[in-house]
Formats: sequence, structure tokens, C-alpha cells
Amino acid sequence: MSRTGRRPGDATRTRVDILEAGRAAFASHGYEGATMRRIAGEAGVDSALIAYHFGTKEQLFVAAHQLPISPSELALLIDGPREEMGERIARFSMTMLATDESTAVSLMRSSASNPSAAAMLREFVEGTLVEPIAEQIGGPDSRERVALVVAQILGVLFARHIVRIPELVLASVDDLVDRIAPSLQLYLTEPLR
Amino acid sequence: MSRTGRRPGDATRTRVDILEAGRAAFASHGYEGATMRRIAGEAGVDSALIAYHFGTKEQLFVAAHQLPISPSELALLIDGPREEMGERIARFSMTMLATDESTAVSLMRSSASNPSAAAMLREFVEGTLVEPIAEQIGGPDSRERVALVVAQILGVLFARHIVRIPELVLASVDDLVDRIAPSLQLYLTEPLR
DNA sequence: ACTATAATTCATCAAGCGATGAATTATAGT
DNA sequence: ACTATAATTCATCGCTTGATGAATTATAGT
Repeated sequence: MSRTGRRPGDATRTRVDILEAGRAAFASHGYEGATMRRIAGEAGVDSALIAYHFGTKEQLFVAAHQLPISPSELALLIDGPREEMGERIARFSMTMLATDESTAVSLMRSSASNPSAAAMLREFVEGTLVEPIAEQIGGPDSRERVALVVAQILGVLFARHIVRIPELVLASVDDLVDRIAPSLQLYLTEPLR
Repeated sequence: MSRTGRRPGDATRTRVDILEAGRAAFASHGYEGATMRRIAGEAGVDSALIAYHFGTKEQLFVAAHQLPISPSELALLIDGPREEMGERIARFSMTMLATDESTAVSLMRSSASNPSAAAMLREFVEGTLVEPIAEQIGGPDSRERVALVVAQILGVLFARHIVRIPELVLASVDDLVDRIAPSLQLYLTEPLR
């Protein structure tokens, strides 16, 4: 009845278990609240095993938050008629990002108390969203416009999944898309008065 | 040269010092990151004194976050022409709430990792904003509309002061108001398609 | 003047944190 | 079969946290 030592069988499962447990813990408790012991417990392993596989806690966090959005997903947002871009972005945000365990919500939660996490989120927003989308729509203030679109999405995610404002928690995805899309479209296309 | 014991002179200053140091610390580090020792050090006082005056850390947090907005300020938002309400709310948010040490940003930062703080923010949003403003604008979906207005403001605060997206950090208050107001107005008045 | 009490620091507690070296067991390479 | 190495737990370290009882000094009430 050996409690210690290497486990029999294929070993490739453990890393994945730890990554998933980490993502879930970071998403629901934030960086500081997601303790190594908690993550290890959730993954059914000893906390030293996390260090063995990933190094420090910060390195685990980084490993658990790679690729919040793929290039092909981004292409879907950019391509297509300009006047429907707000709707495309709204729908993508509300379906892909708006689960409680998405890396987006997890990054947001940790960003509030951890400057490194905030930097990760900032670089993701700048490099993966603002830069390519702004280039697509063009114009001198295009980056600021896209930044406001991102801010609005972050706001809905924050209000829905972190503050849990009842009206937004109860709303359906379709309803949210219908309401948010026109506002995003306004940011993307309307000239300033 | 007594280091311990009661200090000479009027004592009413200390409580205020602790409250201000607490607000500042919660705002810049979040609930968990704002340690008792840190707050005490900033207030120039021993950490046991915080317990003496306020009890637990959570009680200090509550004391430091009362009244994020006064009834008279709220009246200013509600009264006036309906078609300019978006602009009034946008301007108020960007001027009153958008300092790094405002209780709004502080509450947001702590909400991300602390469920009690999230509950405080939720109750504030519901009771002080959604309820009265929705009653003013009326209609079956008025609460959801106001919730989306709040979400948008939270998003801009989050993106500007926590994630620090450069385009929004650099933007002037007037510029932000000009851009956000039409979108808020859309939520407040536009019928759904 | 005396005394009760308010305000303050100091010393210390138990609990929880991330990290790490050592021991243990299984697999892979020869 | 033997050995090097990969995967795993255990025990433990030093640190930080929030909390608290005891000691100390000033003020307020009489």
C-alpha cells in the first residue's frame, strides 16, 4: 500500500490535471486566494508536485493562462461586414469568454490584486485585440475606440461574473448580445460630435 | 522619551488617519494585499491600534467604504433632461469615481478576490444606483438597462485604473465623457430592435 | 489629588503561505 | 537484470498574516 513514489501507468494526465485545477482556482479565488495546497488538493496531488512540474506559483499561473484567444477566432471577429462587427464581438465575448472559469475572467480576477497578472491582461488586450482590430478599422483614434470596446466587455464580465449583479446574471446570452452590440458598434463606427 | 502609552493632545486625529490609510491601501492593493501592518505603518501607528479602534480587518474595510455616493449627488444624476442623462452619468463617473483612491476603485479591486467586498459593491449598485435610476426612467426592462450602464462604467474604471490600458490612461476626462455618454444614452433610451 | 478609563505600543500566538531537500516507487534505456 | 531517471509524497523551513493580552501613559471625572 505505497503512498509515496511514482504512480503506475501513463503519466501524461497529471500535468493537465494540475493546469485545470489551477485555472479553476485562479478563476474563482484570484491569484493570492488560489493557494498551492488548494490547487494541489483539487488536482488530487501533493503541492510539491506542482513545483516539480511547473516551478513557482507564478510560472503555473502563466502556464495556465496561455492563449486566451486563438488567431483563427480573432480572424472571425475581424473579417466580415464592418457594420456587423459590434454584433460579432458581442456574441463572441458573451459565449466564449463569459464562463466563470474562462481564462478571461480568471485574468481579470487576479489583475485586481496582482500587478503581474494585470500586465499579462494589458499585454493581451493591447497585442491581441487593440492592435489588430484598430488596424482593420483604421482612423486616427481607432486604438482608443477599440480600447473602449474592450472596456465595455470587461465591464459586463466584471459585473456579471465577479460582482454578480442580478439583472446581468439572469439575462440570457442572446439578450445581452442584442443590447451590447449597438453600443459596441457606436464605438467602432460613429464619428465624434 | 516614552514610546508606549497614550499620546498627549487631542486624539480625534488618529481614527481619521487610519481610515484614510486603509482606504488608500485597499484601493491600491485589494483586500488581501492591504495588510494590517501596512495600513498601520502608513498611518504611523501600531497595528494593534487598528484593532482597538475598529475591531477586525473586515470591520475596518466596511468603515472605510461607507457612502461612496451621497443622496444629493445622486439627485444631480437623476434630475434634469432625460436626453442628457447619459452625459451627466458619464461626467460624474469620470470625475468623481475615477481617481485611483476612490472608494469605487477600491471596492472593485477588493471585490475580485473577496466575496464580502463583492457583496458590498453589489448591494451598493443595486440599492443606490439601479433601484432609483430605474424607477426614474421607467419601463419593464429599466433595471437591466441601468445595470448595463453601470457595467459600462465599471468596465472603463477597471480598464483605466486596474488594467491600465494606455489609450484609456492617457485620455482626458472630457474626451472619455464625450465618447462614453452616447453609449450610455443608448442603453437608457433606445428601444430594442 | 485620586481614580477610572481612554489611547497607545510591545510581545507573542497559532495558522497558513510558498518553497525545498530527502525518501520512495515506477518506468525507460541498455 | 541493472541502472539511471522520472514522478510522486513527506517533512519541514522561514516568513507573513490577523488577532490578542499585558504593560504603559495621558486624559477626564470627581
